[in-house]
Amino acid sequence: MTRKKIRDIRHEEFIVAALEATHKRGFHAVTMSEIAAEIGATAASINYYFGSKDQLMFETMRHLLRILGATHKQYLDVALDPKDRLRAIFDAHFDPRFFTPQHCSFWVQFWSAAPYSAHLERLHRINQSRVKSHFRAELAPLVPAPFRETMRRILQSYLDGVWLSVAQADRDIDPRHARQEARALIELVLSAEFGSSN
Amino acid sequence: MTRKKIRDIRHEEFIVAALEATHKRGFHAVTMSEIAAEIGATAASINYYFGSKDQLMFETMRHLLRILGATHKQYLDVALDPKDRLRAIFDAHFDPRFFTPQHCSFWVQFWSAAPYSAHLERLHRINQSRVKSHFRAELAPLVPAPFRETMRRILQSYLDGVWLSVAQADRDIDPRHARQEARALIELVLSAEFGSSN
DNA sequence: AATCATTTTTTAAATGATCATTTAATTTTT
DNA sequence: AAAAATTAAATGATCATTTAAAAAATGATT
Repeated sequence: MTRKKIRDIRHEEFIVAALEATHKRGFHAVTMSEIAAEIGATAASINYYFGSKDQLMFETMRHLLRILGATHKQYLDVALDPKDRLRAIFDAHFDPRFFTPQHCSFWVQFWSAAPYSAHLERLHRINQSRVKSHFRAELAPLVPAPFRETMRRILQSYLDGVWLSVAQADRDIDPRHARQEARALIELVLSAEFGSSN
Repeated sequence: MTRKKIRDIRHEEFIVAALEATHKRGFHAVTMSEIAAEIGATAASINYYFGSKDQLMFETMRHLLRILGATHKQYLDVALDPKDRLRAIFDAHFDPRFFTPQHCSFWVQFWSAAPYSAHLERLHRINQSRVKSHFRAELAPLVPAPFRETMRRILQSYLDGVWLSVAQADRDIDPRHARQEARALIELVLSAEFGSSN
């Protein structure tokens, strides 16, 4: 029934291995052998399945983007009102699956490597504009147009900044706490008096 | 009078060259030759003056930390009240000298490389706790203790997130605009009703 | 000013290490 | 037996760093 082809199994295994090895050694420093060793394989087999190291890193990043998008959808599906929908963006980013030093550090290294690789940059742009347009859509019913972009940038920069700090943490960080703080910021943003400019 | 020793001149030149070449090619990808070529010199001379590539990168980062600290002090000196002092942190980080893709991308790459180098990590920790304690000190007269750490983390994450976005911008970004938005966020944070929990 | 020895600065070329990738052969699965 | 998966070893390229020599600056002595 659910018989998976070896090809698919290896794909998954190597992506997990890439995440783990990259977190240990760093995006650029990590070698093919180190990644392969994570699952008791050989550098050559990575090329057999992925063609190159760059391609493996690319696929790994794409995998993270996919599950982030899927997680976001799950939270959106149970959102009851506009505020819930706005929270869903943070809830997805702060899901226990992502909110680990391992994932966040891969993400930060991706951010820093993206400008120097056409492939990675494309992925990055796609994700950035996806998140941007979600923020815009969810803020639309909550914040008057003249203030919306400022509030969006505040929220989005905050979001990135939190991941950055998790990437540099040595200990695991509590996702619930991160969500609480995100909610505090959302309340702040929505309670702003938009009547007069500051 | 102001006769500088060649050693000091080269130090400065190579640090500027490292910033420029790193921005062009990336922290890890950039080679000694590329850095040296920025000022028409040779890779070997970098080792003559700095000892190694790592050391050059370290010194370059230390240089950025120094001028950031000095700039912050300048703004503090003209601050009139607690709110001004809080703004000074953002004004320093958003000073035209730092608020360029070139500088911010070097920072982001430093952030992402720090966990994998004992030297860089030490620098990074020193700076992080410097900024953290400044935020704490400036928030003390403005925000009641129970909310202070949350507000600090919000502001600090925002700060990092903004630099991250500048690092990825292709065009230059207006520092005045960044300061305006930072002020909007500060107003938001200070206008929060701390009487009851949200 | 001019010479020359000494020190400082710079470089070209050599060295050596590290890796991603390729190849050709072997093992495992179908 | 054929195809797929895996590997050990070879290849080739890239670099940081070292070395030894050359070039430039310095400064003391005529």
